[in-house]
Amino acid sequence: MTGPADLDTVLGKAVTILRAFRAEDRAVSLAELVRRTGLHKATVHRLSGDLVANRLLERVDGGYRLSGGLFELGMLASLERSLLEVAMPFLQDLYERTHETVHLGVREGHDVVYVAKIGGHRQAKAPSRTGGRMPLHCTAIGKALLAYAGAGLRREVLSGPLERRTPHTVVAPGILRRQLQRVTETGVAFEQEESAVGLVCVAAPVLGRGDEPLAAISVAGPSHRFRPEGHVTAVRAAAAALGSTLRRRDLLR
Amino acid sequence: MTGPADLDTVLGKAVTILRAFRAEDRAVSLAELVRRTGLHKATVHRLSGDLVANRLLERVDGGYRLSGGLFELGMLASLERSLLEVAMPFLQDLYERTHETVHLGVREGHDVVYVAKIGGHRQAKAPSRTGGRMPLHCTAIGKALLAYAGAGLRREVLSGPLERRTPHTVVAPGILRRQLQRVTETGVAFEQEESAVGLVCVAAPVLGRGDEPLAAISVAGPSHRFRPEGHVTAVRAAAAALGSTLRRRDLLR
DNA sequence: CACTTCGTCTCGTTCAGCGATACGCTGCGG
DNA sequence: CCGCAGCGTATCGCTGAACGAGACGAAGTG
Repeated sequence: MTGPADLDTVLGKAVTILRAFRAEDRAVSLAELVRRTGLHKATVHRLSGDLVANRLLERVDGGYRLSGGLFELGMLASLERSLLEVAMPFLQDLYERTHETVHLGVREGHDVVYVAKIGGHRQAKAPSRTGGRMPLHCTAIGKALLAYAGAGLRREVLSGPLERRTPHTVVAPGILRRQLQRVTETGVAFEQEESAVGLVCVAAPVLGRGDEPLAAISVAGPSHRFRPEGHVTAVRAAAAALGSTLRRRDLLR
Repeated sequence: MTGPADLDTVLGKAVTILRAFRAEDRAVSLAELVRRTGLHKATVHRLSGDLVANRLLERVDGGYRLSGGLFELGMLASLERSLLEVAMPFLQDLYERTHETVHLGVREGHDVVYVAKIGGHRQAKAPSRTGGRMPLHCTAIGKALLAYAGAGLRREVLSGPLERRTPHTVVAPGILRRQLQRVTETGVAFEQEESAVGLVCVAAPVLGRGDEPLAAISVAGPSHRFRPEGHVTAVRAAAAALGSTLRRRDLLR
């Protein structure tokens, strides 16, 4: 549920066009953009031209695609960037200890946004992407963030509809609440194929000075061989170390 | 030298405002944005409001900062994303073998744009940033890209002014040309404190099907202890492995 | 207190953006 | 071979969104 941009302004329409792109597509045709955005054909045509001129979009054979200029801009976003810079060494350590897919995520609304994802050749094929979103309630990172967040947010999420992603997604508020309770007791959150079939995960929150966790770190692997319990200590240690570093450097939300 | 956006359109001005942000600043005030962009105060004020409404900008105490929404958009940029996804395991391997800062970069104009930078706790403090730019002629990655690029580009760069970044930057076209020649013979490029004092580096090109290299990989470290010659084999192997994977999957420019 | 700097807001003008419409091209089915 | 549909592109008046000069209060500074 990404907020609806203001369609009465040029800027809003431009952003709408940009957001119409999805991770899976290489190039999107004009007609397809018209379909996805609901904007007038002539408008999309003209604005796309402007976006190309401003290096946010590129022309390719099949239509348009988001350009490297946008990538450059995005990597300037301050919070994500500073978090990533500080966190990277800790994520590397964690990867070396586990050799499984390591995630760093922050909360945005009722979603987790992945700020980093690192993995090796034998990594589980997870739906997560750096810069991608997943609902809080069905991921280990999300649960870690939720468990340590304010009661208000927790109530919001628990009372809202809990989208089912797989047969294992926890959609019963009561069960989820108990799981979250357990997270605060143990300091780690688990996910058992709740966001994607075949994927299990363990996460720990990165706590700052404020009430809300700054981020969360997770280790994920394929369910057929990966035992998340085995990595509890490593994840917790990584998150704690990152947290104390962030607190020392005073990088608050 | 980032291309000048069209200032006669709303979109151009908006992008100009976004590009006015630099990596080092947490928050930028309205007045500062006015100074940097040269736009009218009222215009910046209004457009900033629109940008906030569209989640590309955030209000913070000290003014504005680029928001997480922009980060999300940027990570959708197709070329960078697909390259990153395929490359990550190889970069991880390289990091584990060297435990030094590993870069992945692509060419854009006469610059290299870093698509990834991974490093541990003892990493050299380099000016490079994921999403950041450096001139081709003063970095190992840049030289690797340049040496294997078309003769036209090489001539362009060699004939243009070679910006001096440190006392060690190679600014003589003749010397640089000979270095590039050597790169094609050995398959690796070196940098000896040419982009930043205290930083040395070795890089290898990632070759695709086409004429131009798709990217380049480098390992960097602090000059006082890091011997780039010791990592020639590792870098070359990583770049070759990534190249053949990309060729197999047919991810062209 | 005088002066500057900053953020915000107003307002009349005007031109950039709007969308209906048209056109040429391509591919496809009849 | 023709007809049609879908696509990208171009045209063109109309209109309201964006423009920038300027006013204003708040806060800081000497």
